[in-house]
Amino acid sequence: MTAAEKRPKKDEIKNCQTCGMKLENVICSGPPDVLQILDRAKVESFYRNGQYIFYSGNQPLGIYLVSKGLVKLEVSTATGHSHTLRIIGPGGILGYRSLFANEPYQASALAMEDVEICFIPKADMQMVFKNHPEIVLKFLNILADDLHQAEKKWMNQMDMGASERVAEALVFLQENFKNQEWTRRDIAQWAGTTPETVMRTLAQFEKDGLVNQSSGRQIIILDLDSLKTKYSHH
Amino acid sequence: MTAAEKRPKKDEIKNCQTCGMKLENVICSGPPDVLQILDRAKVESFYRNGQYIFYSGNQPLGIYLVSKGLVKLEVSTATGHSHTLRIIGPGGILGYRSLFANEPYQASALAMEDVEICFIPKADMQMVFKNHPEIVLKFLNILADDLHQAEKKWMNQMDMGASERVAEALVFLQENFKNQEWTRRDIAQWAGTTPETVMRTLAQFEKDGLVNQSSGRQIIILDLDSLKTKYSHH
DNA sequence: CGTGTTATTGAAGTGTATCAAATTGCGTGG
DNA sequence: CCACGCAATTTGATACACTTCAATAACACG
Repeated sequence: MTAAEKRPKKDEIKNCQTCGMKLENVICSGPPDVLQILDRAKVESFYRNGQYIFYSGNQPLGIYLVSKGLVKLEVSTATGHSHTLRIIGPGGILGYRSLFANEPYQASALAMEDVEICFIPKADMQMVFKNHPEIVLKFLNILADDLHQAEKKWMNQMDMGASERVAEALVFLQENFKNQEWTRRDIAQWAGTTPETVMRTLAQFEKDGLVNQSSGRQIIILDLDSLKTKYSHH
Repeated sequence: MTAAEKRPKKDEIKNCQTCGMKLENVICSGPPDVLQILDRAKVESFYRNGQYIFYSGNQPLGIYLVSKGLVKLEVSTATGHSHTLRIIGPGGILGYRSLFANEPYQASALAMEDVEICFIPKADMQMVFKNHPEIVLKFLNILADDLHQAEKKWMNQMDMGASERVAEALVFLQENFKNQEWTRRDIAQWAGTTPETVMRTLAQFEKDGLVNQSSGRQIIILDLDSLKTKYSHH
């Protein structure tokens, strides 16, 4: 079974009018003339779990619109570890930061499951931006929020112990990406710690009745409020 | 000597055409019609060392253009510690993130020395944005870069020991804000550690001939390259 | 039904925060 | 200009949370 076999037949290829993502993000919910540009310009791609969409150091050639699956933005450090910067799900947009900063990618994009993506070349995006200032403003909004998230994450790093970061990771991942299974390593990379520490922390949480991990790898949150209390100080 | 006495007399008040910051940032180097808006809208303010320009939680009412002095964006954590997110010097812009994200400030802005600032109300900025899409794109650029810095900082936090972060802080602060004196606490807040650890690290650096701190509080970097090597792995 | 990946548990080492106390340097007011 | 007082610096001792390494067990996958 190759990736090609998974591609829809020609008459099934989505266009932006009928695409399920039509209302999911600022690009795909754009006015007709934008969708027209996208329809002509878009390149649909498919990635299997574990494949890379782009690598740190590559030149950005456009932006990616995720329509199915989860994509992890990760950086790998000198010590060989890798950490997760952001996770993008269906409806999410990928690769805009480097494009706007006008520099090579600073992170690699890794498919966490089978992923469907529309690629829009840089030149076409620039045309969209030219015709629609309100879309540019929306990106300003997105970046401002990303920056907030990043700074909050750094601050939490300073302030919280590992167990609190794990609690935050559990809640964040659960609230943003429902019905997903996460490995201890996934959680560790998001929380900025090691799988072992995640493990021991989860055992403690289970003892405290906050979570339940008896059913295989699935982690079931029993007491969301208490978990939140662990890290939301005021 | 009050702050008022330091204000220039009426005929000395800068206008955007003659202001020294005219070429220093995207706003102040804008086309004539932008400067016209700014000249009518701007409110000059003066802050002494230690005073706050705005506090975390406040609603953003516009943006600030720093024309003199250094401003520190800081967050204070539940444990009472505070950490430095960004430092803005002359020519820098302040308060745009929260404005674009359409939310209260997430950090406080603290004058690290006597500071001169132009405030531009939100409505006037919106007019500028409306007339000049290229300025909006420039802000996109700035935010994309800020985000990169923030993510890099988080990554380093994970990956590097305290001494490496101190080395990075020294180089960063020295390269971006020349001829500034920094307290051990300033460095600690930037590097995400404590004044004591900064202290001991500096002592080690001095023993290794990387810096010299014999002249009072001033820290003189002797071997910039070796400092950089400490944290710039490949 | 093997094989590699993930999970789990244990033991050991260490870097760094924390607390405390002495010293220095600096600005302010007399 | 000096002296005072406060803030920043410096050094030491202690504690501990977390990483690291290692080894076994459980699981998923072809």
